[in-house]
Amino acid sequence: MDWFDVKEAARGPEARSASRAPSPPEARSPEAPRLEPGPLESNAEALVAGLNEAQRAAVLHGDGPLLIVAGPGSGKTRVVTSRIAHLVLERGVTPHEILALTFTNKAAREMRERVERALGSTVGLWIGTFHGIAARILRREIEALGGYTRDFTILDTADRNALLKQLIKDLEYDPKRFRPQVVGGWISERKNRAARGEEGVRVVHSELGGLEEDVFQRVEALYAQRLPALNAVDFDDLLLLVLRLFDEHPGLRDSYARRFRHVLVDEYQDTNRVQYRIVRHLASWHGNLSVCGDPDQSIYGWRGADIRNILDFEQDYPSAAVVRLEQNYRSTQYILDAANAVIRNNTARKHKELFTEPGNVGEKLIRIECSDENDEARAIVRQIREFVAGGARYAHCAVLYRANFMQRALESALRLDAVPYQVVAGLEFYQRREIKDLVAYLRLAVNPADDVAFVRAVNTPARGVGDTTLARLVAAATAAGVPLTRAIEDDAVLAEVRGRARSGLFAFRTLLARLADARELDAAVALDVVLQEIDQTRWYAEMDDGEGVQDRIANVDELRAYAEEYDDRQRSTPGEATGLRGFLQDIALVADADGGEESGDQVRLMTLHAAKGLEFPFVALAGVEEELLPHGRALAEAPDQSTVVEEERRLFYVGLTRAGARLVLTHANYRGFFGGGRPASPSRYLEEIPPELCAGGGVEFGKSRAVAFEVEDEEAALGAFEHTGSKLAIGDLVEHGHFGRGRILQLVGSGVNARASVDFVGAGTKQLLLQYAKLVRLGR
DNA sequence: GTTGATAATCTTTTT
DNA sequence: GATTATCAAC
Repeated sequence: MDWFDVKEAARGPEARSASRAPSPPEARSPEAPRLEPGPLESNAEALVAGLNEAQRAAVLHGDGPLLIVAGPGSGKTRVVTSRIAHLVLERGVTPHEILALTFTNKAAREMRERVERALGSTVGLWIGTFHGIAARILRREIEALGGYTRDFTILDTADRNALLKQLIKDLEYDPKRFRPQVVGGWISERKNRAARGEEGVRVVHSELGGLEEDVFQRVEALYAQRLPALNAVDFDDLLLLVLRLFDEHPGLRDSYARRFRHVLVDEYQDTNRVQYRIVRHLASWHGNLSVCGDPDQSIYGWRGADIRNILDFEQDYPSAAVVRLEQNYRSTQYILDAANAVIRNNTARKHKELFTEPGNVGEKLIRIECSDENDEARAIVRQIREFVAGGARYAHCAVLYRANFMQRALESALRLDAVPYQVVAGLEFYQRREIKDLVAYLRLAVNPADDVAFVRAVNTPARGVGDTTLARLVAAATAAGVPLTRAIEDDAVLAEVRGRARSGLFAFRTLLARLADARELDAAVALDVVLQEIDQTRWYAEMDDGEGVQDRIANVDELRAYAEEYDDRQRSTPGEATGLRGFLQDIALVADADGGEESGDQVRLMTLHAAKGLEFPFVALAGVEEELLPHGRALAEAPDQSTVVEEERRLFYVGLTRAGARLVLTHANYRGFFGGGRPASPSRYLEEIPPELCAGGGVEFGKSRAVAFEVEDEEAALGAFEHTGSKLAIGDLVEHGHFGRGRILQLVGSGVNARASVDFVGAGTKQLLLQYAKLVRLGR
């Protein structure tokens, strides 16, 4: 079977899609839709060239359990795609008998696109994220569990935290002390542990020293009781309820296990115990379970991912075929050497050594030391320009960072230099206020029990319903045991309210009644109803934060466009008309609305976590510093340091291996936050990269300024001592008679030449001769 | 009682 | 910097 030209695989997507493949053998199943094969995007034969005949057959179209352990850049997603195509075209498997599970929507989309290119269609195939597929299953079956209807709301993390905060207050605890986020994380972990059969295990959160466990448990109990009352599920429940469904209803379980003759799981190293058990159920009939993953890229331990799932696969499925794909088709040897050198320091792993084509040596890594985050951003922009000047496009470049707050400095430097960029899954679209407001109305239309949405919508735009009125409503609703939407239908309840609040509630009640008719409408039409019913002028006016409301209006338009697109997709997909409720459940699970769409020639900005599975010829890794990578908070919370140090190392490894040709690593000596900041030092992981792999054998400096960039210049610090009476260090907070307060970025020279560069609040960065500038040290 | 302005607070990663 | 708590003014 060689439908594909080996050499094409190496040439890039444009070249590949230009070719046409000869016809494959006729599909055997009578149910199989007639599929016109398109060119597979990449040559699966080439990717599995190192395998023997039996392994190759197992990977491409074999039955039974299969484990593919594949390093970064091995083309494993392409192999999985090829497998789907081979199953359909060669084994006569009908598309609707295949279930492919991924972790991110982006991965699912990519897989769908690739399969579409290979088969000409994805009709009938179930390709989606674990959570998306779980929502789909629950939409059909949740009523079997009792207490829920298919109109259930999916609470995202922000909603969950809002609810938890309310519950914490109801129990008369201080939400500042028991932060909803922390409590939520604790509950999440408990749920996950319960699925591992570890109910009795105490989860101790280091932030509180485990002293208030009973408080956590009380909130947890109340929360567990509230969710079904709201007809709502959180992200954990989505999976847990599917598991419960399969556990408690074997007949139903079997119907799914028989329906899917082949189950494929990508990024298996990131599965948690609940997902593990769901997959086991699904594979219980045919045992045709193919998983692929890379233990070295397991970066979701903090969210319950259990690396044992992949490490123990062969014990769980003793007849499993195991295939390793170690050749890397992405990166040059220097990059791979660096990645290998870093990951080698992890103990909890299976040995794996990446290799590339002989002769693909490439160029050395570029390591840049910068003074602060702005200097770092400028250095990265310079590197990008240089790379692009060499003939590459902006879209070939990515800037990766550990935490979202680092995005800002990078963005402003890119903007200043007019470099086009796109933030991938930054501030989530559906988290924006105007979107959440509109979605709250839609949620109420579908699920009147959704009190979280009610609270959000009732006074947006302002209807004169404040905290007191709301508290009264909640009390009445709780007493009657009904949702808030029912409580305001009761005239006796409204009789207690006077004035503006009263008329506001009446107006809201009428609005809800009209909205109730929208629940069976298409998403876009329902959205129009909401937009008609609310006082848009007022609503926009309230959100006007000086910048104008153009962005917000644009976002609303975008939501509407997305709703329309969803409706279109529904119409063209026979079988499951899900309408508005499907739309709402869908968007709760999608973080990046406009995301993914390769929108032109732009540099991509994203977190390291978001970068997994992607590749770019040019990658800049910002903030390779202690406290950031490994992250200080992760270390602080860890019951076991080495677990975190290793997981963060894997994160670094993921970052390194995204790069194809040029890899830039930067770190700053001072990292500013809002208002504050702190001195920073290079990451311990940076020292694990042999210096000879870096250009110039080591460090390059961020600024082209003539000033030397000694770190913590001892002499200069002494010089400063002479002039200020106290020893200064980089990062110190100082006061200047003229410029006010600032922070020391650099100390250079000694004696009368001792100079400091100080970043003043308001006045910017100044170079000062210490002899004259009478700096007063205020502290760090 | 509600609203709008000012002050405090917190910045890990995500389905 | 943006969200959220607090408080004076309607």
